[in-house]
Parts: sequence; C-alpha cells; structure tokens
Amino acid sequence: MVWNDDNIEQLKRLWAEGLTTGEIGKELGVSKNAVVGKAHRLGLKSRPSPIKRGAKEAKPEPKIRSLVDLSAHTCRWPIGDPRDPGFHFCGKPTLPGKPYCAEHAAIAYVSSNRSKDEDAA
DNA sequence: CCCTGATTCGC
DNA sequence: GCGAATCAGG
Repeated sequence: MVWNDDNIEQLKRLWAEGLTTGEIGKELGVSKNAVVGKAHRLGLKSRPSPIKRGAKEAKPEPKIRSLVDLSAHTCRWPIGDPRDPGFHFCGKPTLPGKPYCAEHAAIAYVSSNRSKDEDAA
C-alpha cells in the first residue's frame, strides 16, 4: 500500500466522516488494520475505542511501619533490631487489651507463668 | 461470534 | 513506514 497525499487525504476525510476502519479500508481497498495503523501514525483523533492496552499491575509496595504508625490496635512486636535500618513493628491488629497481635502475643506470653511449672518441677 | 479501534511486532 | 497479528472492549 502506497500512501500518497491523495490516499492520506481520503483516509483523513473518511476518518473524519466517522467511518469505521473497516469501511475506510473497504473504500480504499486496504485492510482495516492498514487504516487504523496509518491513522494512528498520522496522529488522527481516536474514535470511540476505550481499549486500554498495557494494563500495568498496581503493585502494593510494602510499607514500613514506624513508631508513628502505631496505635492502640497495632501490634508493637518489634521486627528486627531497633538499631538496624528498616527496623519496624509488626503493626497487625492486636488482641483485645494486648499490645501484640495473636501471633506475637503467643510468643510474648509463652511460659510467662513459670511458677506452677517450676513449683511442680 | 461479531464488530470496533489500539498497540505490538516483523518486514 | 507499512500492515498483519495480536490484544482488548462492546
């Protein structure tokens, strides 16, 4: 397909008239792909085609929890060493009345009541 | 499944 | 630069 000024003019005219790519293609004797391709290359206005290609996935970036993010319901379990960069707190919802979430409360309070164990032993 | 247009890809 | 192929939505 040779795109002369005449062809381009026809293309633009038909495109502006609102003809579909298929119609224009038929008119010019080319495939709709050629029409839409040329039209796009010419920078013609986009007709009703809300196609969104290149759907980029929104990636949830891991947010570091710092001290200021802590509230009464965020687990205060320290992750890492406080002196280390990137140190943060767990931040997951805490158990009622406890500063830790279920997961860390289990660790925090394990063997807290040693008296009976020691007494028994 | 048909149509539409947009973008990608090989020539 | 070209258009088919592919993608994507109605």
